Amino acid sequence: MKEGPEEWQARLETIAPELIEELNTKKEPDKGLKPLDVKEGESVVMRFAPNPNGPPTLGSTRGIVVNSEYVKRYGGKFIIRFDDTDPQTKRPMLEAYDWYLEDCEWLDAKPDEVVIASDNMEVYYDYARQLLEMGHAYVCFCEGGDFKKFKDAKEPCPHRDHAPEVNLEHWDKMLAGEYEEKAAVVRIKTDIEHKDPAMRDFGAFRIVKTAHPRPEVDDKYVVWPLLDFEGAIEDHVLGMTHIIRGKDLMDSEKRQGYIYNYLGWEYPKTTHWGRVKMHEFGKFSTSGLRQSIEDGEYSGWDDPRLPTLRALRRRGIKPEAIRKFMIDMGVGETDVSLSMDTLYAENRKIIDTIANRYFFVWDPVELEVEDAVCCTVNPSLHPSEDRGVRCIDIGSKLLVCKSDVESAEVGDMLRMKDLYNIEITSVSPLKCKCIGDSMEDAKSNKMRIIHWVPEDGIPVKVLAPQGEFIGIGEKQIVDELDNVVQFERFGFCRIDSVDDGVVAYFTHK
RNA sequence: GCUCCGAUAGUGUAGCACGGCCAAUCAUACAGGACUCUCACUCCUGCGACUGGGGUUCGAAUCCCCAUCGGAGCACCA
Repeated sequence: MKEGPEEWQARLETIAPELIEELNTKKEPDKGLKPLDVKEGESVVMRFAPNPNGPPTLGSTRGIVVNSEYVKRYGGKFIIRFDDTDPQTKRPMLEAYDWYLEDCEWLDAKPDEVVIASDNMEVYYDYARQLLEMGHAYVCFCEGGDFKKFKDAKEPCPHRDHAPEVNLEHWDKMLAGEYEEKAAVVRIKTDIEHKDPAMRDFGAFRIVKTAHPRPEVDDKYVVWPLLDFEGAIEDHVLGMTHIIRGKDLMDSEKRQGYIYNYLGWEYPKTTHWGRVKMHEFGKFSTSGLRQSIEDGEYSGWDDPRLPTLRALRRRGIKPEAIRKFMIDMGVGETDVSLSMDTLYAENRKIIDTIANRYFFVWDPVELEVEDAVCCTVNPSLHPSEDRGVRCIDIGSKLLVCKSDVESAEVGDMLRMKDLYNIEITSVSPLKCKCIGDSMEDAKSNKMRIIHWVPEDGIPVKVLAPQGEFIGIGEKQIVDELDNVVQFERFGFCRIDSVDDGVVAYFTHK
């Protein structure tokens, strides 16, 4: 005989009435970051580990924000560690070390500790020696392709069974620079028959004879650790409790697990997130960007078209907006592809109340006002916040946006915002007459409200991701250097310089 | 080729560990409307999703299997 929910409920009432209430309580949905698996009283240690081979971008930001946010919530230590152990292929950029630190601070994620992997080479060498002594690692002389064949066939390569003493001898020769690049590599023994080929005897050190860009390191070392080794050692030495990183490094945990087992260490708790892509920015690689900048395609790493933090900062995006954006996204393993609009919406909420309003006329055209009276108007700096007024002197000519008047006909009436109403008297040349300043008239005649600027305004250039806008703005804009303002009917901008005319970076609509 | 992940509205996201509270959350986008001397802000309203197929069960977004699609690893990159 089949039972339905009603029977169940009835039966529950007789067996355990105290559970009925629980059955009907609504669960509250969580927002943002999930709680971390933290032991009672444990303080967390987390890190963000970039390779400083370019400036931080929106992609790197997830690592900065999420890790630092967890540390803020649980108390503990946030470490930035520069994984700069590749002087060749992903060669670090000297300036980028500082850029990361600057941007972290800007994002309110100042690290408690800064670690540079290339400072700790001796530590890696020590553990390498230990593993070689224990017989858990070996120096392999196979050519890349040959090793792959062995590996794919689940067969050990001829060097795998060398005695520790032999391996140590080879290791010392490696360190002494006696082998050429690619001639020898240190591998960690895992399980050569592991069903996942990615797990079989992975590389830990290789020879690179290119000098490191950091002057304090330079050509001091020719044997460099690979990420899985360097990261494994550092994470333990630094006492990491939790690791959150991209899912491209998912296999790292399994590989590094061998090292941790051999050394008797406990692996930190790990979480992964998927790839983040922004709709507006296609695929971009740090090296590709670098090339484009050198070619002059972009003005620099803070070109408004780029997704670097420096560019977003210059455009007036607030760090709080970026933090919220990243935190609300959570840490799913799905690859996400999201739109800048979401970030802009977050930012707009913050800047709308703080940005003063000004007129900026793009594609300006002259509009002569017949019988104009010279006067001064004082529009508010902000529509709802009480922050005082602007001061604009008017003569007989105004400048307005071409798009606002190009289809105008004689007899059309327009409201000049905060000024007066006009009626077009001539189209070519464009002339009008003032027909009073009554707002009621403007409303009853359903006049379009447009903005304007006096003819002696200041030249303004707006640099936006979609291109440049040239026009004229109110003189008073020069008081707003470094502030985010709103050019009415145009969008928000950060005033970048006021030296020779105004240069503004477009924030968003 | 082998291996490992993942899949909820246009875009993100909550719910999945422990199956009924889900006629599925929130945000953003979009559409309509209100307000407004900005195309901004604010406020209402609407829109819109459990990848597909089997199975288990009284009951499946949730558990199991298969398929499809997407991502990743098997580097002397990080």
